[in-house]
Amino acid sequence: MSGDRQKPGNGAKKKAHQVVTSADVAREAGVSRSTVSRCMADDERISEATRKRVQETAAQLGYHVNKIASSMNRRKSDLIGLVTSGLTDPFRIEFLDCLISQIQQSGYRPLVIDVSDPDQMGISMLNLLQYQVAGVVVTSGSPSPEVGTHYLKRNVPVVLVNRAGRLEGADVINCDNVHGGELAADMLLKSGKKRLGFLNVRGGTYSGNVRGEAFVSRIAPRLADGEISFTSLVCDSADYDGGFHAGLKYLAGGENTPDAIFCAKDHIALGLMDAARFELGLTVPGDLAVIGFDDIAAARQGAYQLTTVRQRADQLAEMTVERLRRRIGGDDLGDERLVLPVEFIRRQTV
Amino acid sequence: MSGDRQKPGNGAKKKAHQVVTSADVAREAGVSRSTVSRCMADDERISEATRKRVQETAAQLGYHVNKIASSMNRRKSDLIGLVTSGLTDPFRIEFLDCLISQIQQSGYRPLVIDVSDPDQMGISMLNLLQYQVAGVVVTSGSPSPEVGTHYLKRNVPVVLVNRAGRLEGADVINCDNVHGGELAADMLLKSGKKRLGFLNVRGGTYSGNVRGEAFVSRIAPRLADGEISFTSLVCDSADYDGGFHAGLKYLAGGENTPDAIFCAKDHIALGLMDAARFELGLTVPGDLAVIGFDDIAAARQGAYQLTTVRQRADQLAEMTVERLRRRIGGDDLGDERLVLPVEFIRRQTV
DNA sequence: TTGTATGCGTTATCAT
DNA sequence: ATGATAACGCATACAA
Repeated sequence: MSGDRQKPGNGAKKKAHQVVTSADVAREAGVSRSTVSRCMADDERISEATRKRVQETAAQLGYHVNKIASSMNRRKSDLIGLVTSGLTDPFRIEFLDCLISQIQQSGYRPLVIDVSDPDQMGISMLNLLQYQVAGVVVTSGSPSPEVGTHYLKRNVPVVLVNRAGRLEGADVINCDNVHGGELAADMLLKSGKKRLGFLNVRGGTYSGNVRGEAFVSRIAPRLADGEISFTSLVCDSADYDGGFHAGLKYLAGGENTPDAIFCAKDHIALGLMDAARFELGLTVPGDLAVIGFDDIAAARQGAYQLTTVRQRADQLAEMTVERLRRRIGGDDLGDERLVLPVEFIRRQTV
Repeated sequence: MSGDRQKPGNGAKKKAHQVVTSADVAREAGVSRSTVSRCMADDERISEATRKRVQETAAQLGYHVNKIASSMNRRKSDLIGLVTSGLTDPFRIEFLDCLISQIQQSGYRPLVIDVSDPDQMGISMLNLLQYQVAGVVVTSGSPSPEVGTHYLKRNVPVVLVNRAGRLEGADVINCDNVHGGELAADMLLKSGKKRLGFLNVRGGTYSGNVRGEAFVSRIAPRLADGEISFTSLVCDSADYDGGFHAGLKYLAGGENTPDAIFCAKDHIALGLMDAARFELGLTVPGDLAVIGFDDIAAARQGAYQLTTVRQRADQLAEMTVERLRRRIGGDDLGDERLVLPVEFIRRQTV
């Protein structure tokens, strides 16, 4: 009845196996393993009756396809590597949240790799390859170009999100940092503030630098007129504490104290605001106007009501997964740079 | 020279393979695949010279062990399933952050499963089994008992974190919710506030309920004396917005308006505070004392300076991974309930 | 210390 | 529409 030939010579030998395999289902349902495989994959060309019977048998026996064995055979898993560095940056968390559910909904599984040490990034991406990942999303660090060849060789698509990215064969998705910087500039110019500043982490990040440069370019004419002044401000970390300490340092008073600061990202802006209000007794936007970037959840909260440039984490995730899926599906897309629109959100800090 | 027998009859046939396998390394280094396997695994009983030579050859050829094939052989992967629901709860994010790096440092990889629909949890945990995970950490939802048997049958250890959990064979780790609730109660009793409240999400969560019950038990004597009053308050979501709207609802004024509220978690407390201060013009702690639970990063920020009960995400993660590793290693631990100590952090909201 | 032989559970190919 | 068979790449028991 069972068509599969047993291993030669083991006749009735039958170990008390712990785990149910397709062979068990096949035997029980009176079909071949091939048929079981097809039924579990909802293959078109299987008869309705057989499929139903096999699937019922499978359920009864508690059979689940072994993805590892499946991946081995297909030389590709349904894992998607997610390269990130810690879960501390609010916007990245929101993005990852969207990304994870999108990936799941597409039938894939996220395999997270934390690269707190950027230098480690190359190794980590190579590690990912060990798992036969179907694709990789990089949300932190910049992979060395040589890593790219390893991925290209295996046709493993890579998407870089919000970074410079110079990886051949990979998609690079950014929000419109330039336009965002310009929007912030326009707002502050219109506000009547005179001593403008741009606050970013020391050394800068790719996104932050682009935003800052666009901001400066936009205010350049008025700067030349001498109508306003501009200062470049730096903090030691790209987070709340960084912004907080920068606030203490730059807002302590004096002639050139800025009265309007564009922050590279919301999280920094929140720290800055708190230092200004709670430590230095300044009013916002009275004494100090603040503009952020990202529109993270906290920016909307009553305590902050931060005016900011919104980039949509959900759209970013959607585009990421869409590109990935198309490439996994075999679409031969060239290297592309995709830009997502941003939106100015005026609240109460300017 | 090469000891491995080739497939019969394929002689010199050699396809232009894309991917480097142990056979390639073996051929190049003049050893067997077994030796390559042993060298890559740093097997003790391989000669120093051979290992060095093989590893160099491997590096040269760009060979990396195929974890999928390896997992297939060992019938166990080095993946650890992380069951969570979204990345919106700040404390859970901090916990996951610690957990992910701990898992990585232990040589495992986190496979994230998002179960936004709690009913889906059983299916998702079963899915995890398809990947031959070495272990599972559940940070959200409560798995149905029947799922447990599937895991037990395969000797896949499960750790439940901060939940009720009634899964046979699994570890359950909680912070000391009872003591935390008592600490909050003691503080509020000492503060001289008279109209106490406990704010939790409608329906409650396991942790929240325990905290609230401990809180009430502790204030019970004084309640009996009639010295103070107590109200149970509910919000619609266990987050900032939930706390915010609860604030608008319960603090609008009137005879019985609470003057001290213990919140089931920090995130709720933040929303409550903002509603009180920015929407209702109340002072904290003057008009309203607030105590949270968790000590998330935002609680330390200048805007809040929340008095709270701290549970340490890093310790929680450490213990989780340690238990998991021991069970994976074969230690036959019974069902255990582990409790992590909490600490009262007095800041400025009471 | 190293090599040989085998099987892990699945799917793709070819056959019927 | 379904069955037989051959890989997939590795690790391990057993030999030597």
